[in-house]
Amino acid sequence: MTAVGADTPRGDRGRRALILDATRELLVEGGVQNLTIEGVAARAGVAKTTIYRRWRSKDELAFAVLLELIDLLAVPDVGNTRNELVYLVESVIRVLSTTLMGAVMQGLVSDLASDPELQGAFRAQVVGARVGELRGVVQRGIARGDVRPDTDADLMYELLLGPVYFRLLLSGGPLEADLARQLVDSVLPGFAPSPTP
Amino acid sequence: MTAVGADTPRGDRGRRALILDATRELLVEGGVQNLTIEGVAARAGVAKTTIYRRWRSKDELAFAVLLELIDLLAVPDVGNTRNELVYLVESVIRVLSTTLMGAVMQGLVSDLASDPELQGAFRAQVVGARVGELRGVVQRGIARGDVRPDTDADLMYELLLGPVYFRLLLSGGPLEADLARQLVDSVLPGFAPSPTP
Amino acid sequence: MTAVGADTPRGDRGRRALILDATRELLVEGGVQNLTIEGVAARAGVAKTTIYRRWRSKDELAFAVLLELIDLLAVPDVGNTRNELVYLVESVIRVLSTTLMGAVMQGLVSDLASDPELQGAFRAQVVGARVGELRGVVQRGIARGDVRPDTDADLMYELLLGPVYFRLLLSGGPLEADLARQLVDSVLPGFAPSPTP
Amino acid sequence: MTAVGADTPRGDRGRRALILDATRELLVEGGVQNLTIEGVAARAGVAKTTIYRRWRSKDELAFAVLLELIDLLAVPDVGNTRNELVYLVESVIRVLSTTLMGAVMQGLVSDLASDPELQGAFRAQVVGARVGELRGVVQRGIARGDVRPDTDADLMYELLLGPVYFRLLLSGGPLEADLARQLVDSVLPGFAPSPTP
DNA sequence: GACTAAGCGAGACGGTACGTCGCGTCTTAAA
DNA sequence: TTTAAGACGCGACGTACCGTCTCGCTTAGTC
Repeated sequence: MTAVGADTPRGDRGRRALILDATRELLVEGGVQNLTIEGVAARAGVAKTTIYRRWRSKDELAFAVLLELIDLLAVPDVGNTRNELVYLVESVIRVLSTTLMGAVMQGLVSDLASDPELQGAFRAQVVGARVGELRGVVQRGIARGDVRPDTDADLMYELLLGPVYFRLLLSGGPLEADLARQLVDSVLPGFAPSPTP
Repeated sequence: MTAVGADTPRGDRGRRALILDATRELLVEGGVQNLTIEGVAARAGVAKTTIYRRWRSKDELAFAVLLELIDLLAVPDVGNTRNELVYLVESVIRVLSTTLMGAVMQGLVSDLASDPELQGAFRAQVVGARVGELRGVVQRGIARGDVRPDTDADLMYELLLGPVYFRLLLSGGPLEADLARQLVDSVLPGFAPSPTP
Repeated sequence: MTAVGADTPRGDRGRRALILDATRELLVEGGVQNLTIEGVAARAGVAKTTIYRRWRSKDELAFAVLLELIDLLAVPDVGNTRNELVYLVESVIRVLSTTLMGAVMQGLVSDLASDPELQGAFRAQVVGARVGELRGVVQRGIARGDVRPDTDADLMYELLLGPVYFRLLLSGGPLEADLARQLVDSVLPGFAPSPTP
Repeated sequence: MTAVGADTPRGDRGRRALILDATRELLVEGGVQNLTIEGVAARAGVAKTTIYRRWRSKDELAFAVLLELIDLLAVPDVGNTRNELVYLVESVIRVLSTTLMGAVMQGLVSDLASDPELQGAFRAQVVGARVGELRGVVQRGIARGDVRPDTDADLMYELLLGPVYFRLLLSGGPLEADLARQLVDSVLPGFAPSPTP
């Protein structure tokens, strides 16, 4: 079942990857809902204890898989704030709707609220990266005069992606490409510089 | 299956309420996470089967409690679209942060995605009511000339409340009263009539 | 579902028969093991209470069916004690192996021990009838000089049928026709008159 | 499945004994009828799963207790076939009427018929041992000229013990010591050598 | 012919036990 | 020392029937 001889090339790295691979497979097959430590152990050909030694819960395990999915996109400077924002939101929508990430988020979200540590990690590693990127866009927009100087990037982030997550997690509404444009066009005016005469 | 309204002469309504009360108590004490059918049965002094006869899962049970929490607020016409929107968003924030609803939402959200029936009920009964209310506000706004006539109330709803749910469910950000004002002020300009001269 | 108008020809008799028929069918399908009052009620198109009104347990119900199966055979006087005994034993074997009776006995036997009332009924109505018949055969045998005058018919009954029930209930040994002959031939010498010269 | 003999280093034997002890106690208190896996688990201070891991049903569990009760008596050669047979039958009667075995048999018998595996075990381990013993007695009897050479030990076994089980299971008749003598005296003549002139 | 009371179907109910699942802990033996 | 293997106590699951208990609705039988 396990590839003897090859399953411990670096001993640790190999075993860790083995487990994450099995987790990913099982996530694809049944979602976080049906993910079990026992299942991962069986699939990975690993003892349960080996998993517990590294992750405290199946949530952490799923979160570890999730972290590997985030492609730290850099929004290119195209000289146009609106387009850059659309690009950013589209990227998030794409990842959520075409990779495991959407499904994992759905399964994990209930545990986020009850596990501060997990929530902290989410905020730091998922939200943080994207807000950082957005901050860059905003900065460039301010420089260009497209965006008001006192713009709160965190708030803008929530306005742009709150609706996306709302659809993903709550309403089940469609995560289509055009949504990015709609959101940006509705939100951007709120952060436009006042038309100083 | 049974004639609703007729099969509830007495004793039924009472039993139903008994169970929901117990559920509510246990939700307060431990959240959806720690809610168990056995626990509810014990607390309500009722057999497990009696619960299973009415609700198919603890999610449905928790959702039933949640439904009772929605106060179908009517946003009063104060002659000012901005204030009306703030009022609406504030109401939602208040319910989420001061009643069980926030905690129940956190616990249920992961199951929404995997239970289409539950999600449908959520969309119809929770989102539906609020969007309906918002639609009224928008209509009045259009009449007043505060809001663009082609405004998509659903989108506006997502923009106003997406960020609220984002904080509640994902980032753990504060659900403070002032948030409503910030959101409305950022969103409203996107729906303002073009200043056609 | 029930034949309206026809299901209460005599009101009581009809309903009683209905229930016993359903019981018999279910006994055929699944044995006493899988017999349930709920199943009988459903099959008979009758409320559970109607059954409980007449029989206190599913054992009594099964026993009622069993009683209907006993054909009160009369062993004919063929002028030959051995043949008469073989006939009697063969009859019992036939009933046990070709009708429901065997299966019902297997299912009921464990409850006999714990339900004195049921055991009394069994002893009186099943054993009693057969021992009575045997007593007649023995009497004729004594008259003919084939059987010792002090013969204990009860003991002979146990010797002849104990092995049959042993196979039916315990060892699962075959209940074949020839068994009757073997048993009689082994038992009869023990009750033969002493060859007083 | 696991290597027998190796998976019982310590702690296993102990746990097994713990469960069987609890089972025995509960059998004494309420018979097979009232034996429940949950009850055994509670009494033994053991999880239900631990029981299910070793026995598939409460019948197997009760049977395991029963097996421990069989004292593999060896019938001594007293130079007298009749006395040896009486000794053998008396032993069985004694075990059935003075130990748990009788009650357990009563409770188990209905399940024997519907569980071929259990019945096989019964035939092999309970009947088998006794028939083996009987076979020895018969052999000695043949050597002595007390018993016909073509004697079928299995049939003799059924004749001698069928009536005993008949009383235990069906008629509730008394299992007294004298019964052994009566049975042997009635059965033995049927297996006596023909009085060759 | 109307009225009562019994019997009935339907099925909800509290309850017991079932057999299963997966948890997270722990022990053992091999590497 | 780390591992796989897997037994274990535990808590909850959702189900099956139990025997009891209202409920109206028939349906005789009596006045």
